[in-house]
Amino acid sequence: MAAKRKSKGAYMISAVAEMYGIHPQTLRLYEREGLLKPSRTDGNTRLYTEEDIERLEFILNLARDLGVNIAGIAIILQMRERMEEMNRQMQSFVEYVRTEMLSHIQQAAGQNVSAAMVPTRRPMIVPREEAPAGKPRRTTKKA
Amino acid sequence: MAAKRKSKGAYMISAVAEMYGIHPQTLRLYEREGLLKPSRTDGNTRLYTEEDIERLEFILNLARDLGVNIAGIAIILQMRERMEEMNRQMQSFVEYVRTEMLSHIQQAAGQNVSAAMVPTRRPMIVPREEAPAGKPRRTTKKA
DNA sequence: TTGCTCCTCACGTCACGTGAGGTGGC
DNA sequence: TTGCTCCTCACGTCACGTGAGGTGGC
Repeated sequence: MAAKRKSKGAYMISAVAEMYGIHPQTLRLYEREGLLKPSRTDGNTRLYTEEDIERLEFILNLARDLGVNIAGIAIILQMRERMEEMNRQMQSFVEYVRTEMLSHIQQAAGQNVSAAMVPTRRPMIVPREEAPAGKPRRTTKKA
Repeated sequence: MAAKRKSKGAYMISAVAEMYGIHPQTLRLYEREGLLKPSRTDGNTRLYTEEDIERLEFILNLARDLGVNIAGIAIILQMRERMEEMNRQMQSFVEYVRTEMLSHIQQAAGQNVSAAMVPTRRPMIVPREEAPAGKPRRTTKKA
């Protein structure tokens, strides 16, 4: 029996392929095209971490369910990262306002401004992990 | 001579096709696939406004230069709109902080808090209209 | 009439996914 | 040895873009 799983949460290519019903060559293709970057063992065998697999699920959703080609997936992955970065900045700015600004106001006023000052119509954006809906294009025959 | 341009900034299909070196059928294809929604004359002729054309340029950049397929373009257009919406919310929140919060602080303190209160590491995100870089895939032969 | 428009149908090309074939290390 | 891994090359299928062919209105 060959080791399909290496240490905690690192899978070899055939295990990942089997888990998602895809051809190992497809995983190699996605790597060659820059969508995935699994680490390697000393013997040059690919190791897919949980993070790689989460990324793969996102890719497969786009490729199989939504019919997006590789060029599109690459761009969508970049945009996703940019949106996540925007959200982080947003969060940090809101946090800054909540702590720094409010404390200044409270110090200046000397008493309870508190909750009434926090904007009620929350401008926060909660990240949606899933890609937006679209017309399904291609369904891999392999069940 | 047939009217290729109708009133201010509305173009008929052949004019748009010629402007961008694409086949009129391609424009009809993009419409059928939901990427473009030009208005129509009473006689059912498509009319492309400046807004449609700006959108077309974005689409062509993705399709021709970056090799994204139609399914991918549809999703990228949706993500672009979501990012623009996020930016608007960000802007409005920042504006809210600048006006409401600072005035509260100034009122409470009674004097100059002013510019020193505005966060220096700007958390603002400036919208980038262009799609992120990617490997060019397909170049239409037609010069 | 001319030159556009509309539409549908069909074809060539290319990307994507898969398979085969041969290698090497645990 | 077995069963995996690595790699490259090749093929089938399908989406995309284009073209043809026929219609109708300014």
